[in-house]
Amino acid sequence: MDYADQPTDCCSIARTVSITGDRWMMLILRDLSNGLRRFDELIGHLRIARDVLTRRLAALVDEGMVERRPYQQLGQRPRDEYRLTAKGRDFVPVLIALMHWGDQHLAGAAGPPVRLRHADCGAEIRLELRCAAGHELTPGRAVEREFNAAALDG
Amino acid sequence: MDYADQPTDCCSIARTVSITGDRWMMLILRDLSNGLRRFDELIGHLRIARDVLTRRLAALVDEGMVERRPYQQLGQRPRDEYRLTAKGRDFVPVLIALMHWGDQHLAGAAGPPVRLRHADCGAEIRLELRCAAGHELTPGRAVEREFNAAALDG
DNA sequence: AACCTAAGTTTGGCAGGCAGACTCAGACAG
DNA sequence: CTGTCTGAGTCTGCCTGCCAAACTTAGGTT
Repeated sequence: MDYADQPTDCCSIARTVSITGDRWMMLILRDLSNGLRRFDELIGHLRIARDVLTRRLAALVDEGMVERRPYQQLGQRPRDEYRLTAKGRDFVPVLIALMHWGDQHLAGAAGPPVRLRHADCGAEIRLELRCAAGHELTPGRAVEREFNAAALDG
Repeated sequence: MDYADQPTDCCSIARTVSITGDRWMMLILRDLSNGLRRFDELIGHLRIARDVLTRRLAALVDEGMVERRPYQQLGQRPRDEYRLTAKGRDFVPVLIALMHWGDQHLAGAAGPPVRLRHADCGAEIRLELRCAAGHELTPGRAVEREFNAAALDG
């Protein structure tokens, strides 16, 4: 079966992108994964239009990547905050992959703006492409695609 | 330094997203990394509007992720085709990360539509988050951020 | 010379982004 | 209990960008 004959939108990349493939979605997920939780925190940090944030958060909640939960600050009425669910946290590797690419190709002479370290040992974190047998691979080379006909419809 | 005080758009994720963070960009890069090369192949597979594809390809060429190179088919005039550069191939881990997330969270009962295998040994390929000392980590936990003040301006 | 094809470019309508103004609900001050 | 403050939206009008379809271009074939 040839790649060109397959429908564009039944691959996992297309499906994922149809939910999160938006300039803002990635940044919202980044901010949530960095601990921001409240509507106005996100507004302030992202400089996103309020109605757009409303729609995006609703979509994320719909998807089950984010949950609204009530919280109450002293002397304030109860409000909702937004937190990543497990499904949302599973998205973090995508963000790390994006960050890696930016670090490699867009960082200036001063180096990358943020580095990730393993809290336990302090060593820098990277994303590795590895096969189940343990061989590390460089992207693009030595990768074979196997199509699952049963999952290709719709 | 607090995360909320940092400018949104000087992190590597934001920089990367400002180039590729578009529904189409990801799909175009996916298709190029799967071996499609010609304008009309992409049009046919992606069902993207022609003017939009023209703009996106121009942006990718501008960025140095894609290069145009002439080719000639028998009995046809010379044309250009589009190929990923090394910078573009380095983006593949992002696509794999997106695919993984889709496989985990959006695949139906039939399982993921495509599986990647290591051509040399046939074992399935995965993306691992690992620190330089070799510890594997689960996303979100045990990750520390270190900010590089010198690279944070602009 | 007429025609074909791949690769764009142009066009006009429609959806969605954007900033800023407005609304709403509860807490607190006077 | 009236007025004000704050966080979290909703509303409005403009403007950009997406989209499909029609048109253009350049070189090769008949």
